[in-house]
Amino acid sequence: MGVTITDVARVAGVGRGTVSRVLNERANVDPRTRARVLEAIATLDFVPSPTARRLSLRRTQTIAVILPFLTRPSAVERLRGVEAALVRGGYDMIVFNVETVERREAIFRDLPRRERVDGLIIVSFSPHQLEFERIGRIGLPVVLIDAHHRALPRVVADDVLGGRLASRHLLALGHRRIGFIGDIPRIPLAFTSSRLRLTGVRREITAAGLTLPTSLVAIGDHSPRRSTVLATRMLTQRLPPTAIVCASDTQAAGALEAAAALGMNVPGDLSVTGYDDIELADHLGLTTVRQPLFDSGVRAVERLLGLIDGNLPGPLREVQPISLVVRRSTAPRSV
Amino acid sequence: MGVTITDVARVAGVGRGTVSRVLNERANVDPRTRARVLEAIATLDFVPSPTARRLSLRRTQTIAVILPFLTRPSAVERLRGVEAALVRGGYDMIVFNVETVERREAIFRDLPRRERVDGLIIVSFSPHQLEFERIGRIGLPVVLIDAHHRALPRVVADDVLGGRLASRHLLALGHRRIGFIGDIPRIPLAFTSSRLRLTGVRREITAAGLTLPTSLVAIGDHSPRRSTVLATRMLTQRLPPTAIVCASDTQAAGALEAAAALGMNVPGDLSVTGYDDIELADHLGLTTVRQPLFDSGVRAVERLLGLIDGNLPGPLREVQPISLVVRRSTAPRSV
DNA sequence: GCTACAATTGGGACCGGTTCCACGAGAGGG
DNA sequence: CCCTCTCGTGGAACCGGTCCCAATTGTAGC
Repeated sequence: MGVTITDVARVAGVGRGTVSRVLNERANVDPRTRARVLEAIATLDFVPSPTARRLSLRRTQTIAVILPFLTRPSAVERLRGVEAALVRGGYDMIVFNVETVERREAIFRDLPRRERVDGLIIVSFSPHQLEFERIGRIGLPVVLIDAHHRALPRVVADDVLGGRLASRHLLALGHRRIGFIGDIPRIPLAFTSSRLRLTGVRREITAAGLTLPTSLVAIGDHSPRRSTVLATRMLTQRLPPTAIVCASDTQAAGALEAAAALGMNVPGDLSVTGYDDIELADHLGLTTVRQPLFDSGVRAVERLLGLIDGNLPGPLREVQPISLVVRRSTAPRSV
Repeated sequence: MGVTITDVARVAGVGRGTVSRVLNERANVDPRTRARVLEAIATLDFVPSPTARRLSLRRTQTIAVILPFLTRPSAVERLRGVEAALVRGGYDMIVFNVETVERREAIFRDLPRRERVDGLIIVSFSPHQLEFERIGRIGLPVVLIDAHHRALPRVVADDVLGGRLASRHLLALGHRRIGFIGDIPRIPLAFTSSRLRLTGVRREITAAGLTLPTSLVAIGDHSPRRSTVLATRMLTQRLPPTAIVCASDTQAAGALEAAAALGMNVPGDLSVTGYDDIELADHLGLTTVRQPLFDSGVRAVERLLGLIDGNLPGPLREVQPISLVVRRSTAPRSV
């Protein structure tokens, strides 16, 4: 333990600089010298200290991921993608889970000032002006996933389109009263995707010459439990919907639960769509809008590493493809 | 950017050592000197470089978490606990997600590039002898969660007891043919909890003077999808069970799905229990064995930080309490 | 055989902290 | 009044790498 580059240099009978050159695979090293150095490294079982390397290079080989609600399967799936891509790139990942406003503020207060990460990935919430400036001031490369900011590179899907796809499908099946259940954009953690999906639904319904009354729009938090409550309320009102578009698979699961508890048959009496296409959707046979979650993490990392290496950012907004996956939770409106 | 301790020293008109003493709140600093230094720090907006600090102190203020299958809700919940506790302790967390044997090997191979973490938390799989030796050789403090090793500190729950609790409950409800669905301990990633739960079930059933025939034990991977297949097979055989104990809530969800597809009523025709008490269990109304997932992460961190600070490890094996949560997926056997 | 130039190489300076040692000043005791 | 002893302090050495410059060696050209 504690074998340093100096030890290697001594054993190999060369200077420290030469060992460093061998380690970093620089040119201009005599093959025989290189061989001796490599042998010494092997003999001593030498591993370079990343910390010393960092100090010297002023690079940490680490990136930070900030994401809200590690509990959400969709967030976790994105994290998996980030992790997998970072491993390939030789970077470490440190994770910050944000569940409160205080924590969010604390992270942004501390993180940027320290040169402890080379880059930042923010998942599913949009930095506000202050945070943006703070990041900009220290010149920390950032990529957003599933979040928006005019001036920052980001990997997103077209949530408005997603809302349209889901409702178009239901309209095509003959549904005329379509409800929507989404999660509230808690102001301080402003998520936007749910709101955008609602916009898509509304546009599509309007385009079909119909309307989306407020009685058919319910907003709560992300939990299936809350969604069950909202769906139950919506389904027991005077003019209930024959189909419900949900802003996530998790919430769709809650809606299915509500329908079952009310003795309604899905898709006979009620059609339900989700969003994300997480494993649960497959399991529940949920018709849903698929977006590439894992891949969004991979792409974000690729772009971030590019930025770190000083490549041109390219188009700031990278839009990932989405598609409708039809399963057995939707059917033509029963007459 | 780039304000160093030397700048602070210059502005305050003191030596670098003195600044360091102020930063680390050492005694033996004249109050007036301290005030001047603090003022200089504020003026310059100085933040010490963690990297330099690490190199000097030979401490990284970072711990690594290795866990398999970030997709599993129970693993994620544990991770949340770890993250929350580390934040409180002022440590960073780097995450390694293991989904293949190659990755597992790679992680343990690279680990000796030590100095990059001060400690290690391994979740849900037990290090084999080679890994144990490797960790020991570099003197890296380790705590296991939901995993076993004679010589390593660990935070576990009594899985055998958990299996007993679930089956005892079902036996008390009059069930006599009880099945079990668990996930296979894939040899290279040997998870043990599922196997131990099966042991508990078997013991309890045996203690009741009954037997657990092999036709009522099904082992697959962790996915609900696979579990649905297994449950369907089990339920359509000649002598089907009237109750099924599952090794996780996820698998229980799969079993419920199978029952629904077969037109069976839960809990009328079939009782089902899960394990973990994740959010899904609440949502599905699943009777399950609750174990403190979040808290297991918190406790592991507390113990690990203690080890890092050189405290005595105390009893190696810390057992967390578990309890049966009865919901609506279990009922007395219908006659 | 001598010069010019390229290829290698050694080692000092540096990254930004912490620690330890030695030194000076002020206080207390004889 | 002088001698200790303590307290506060400056600064060198160190942590373990990288980088750059200068020196040395080797080689080709004339």
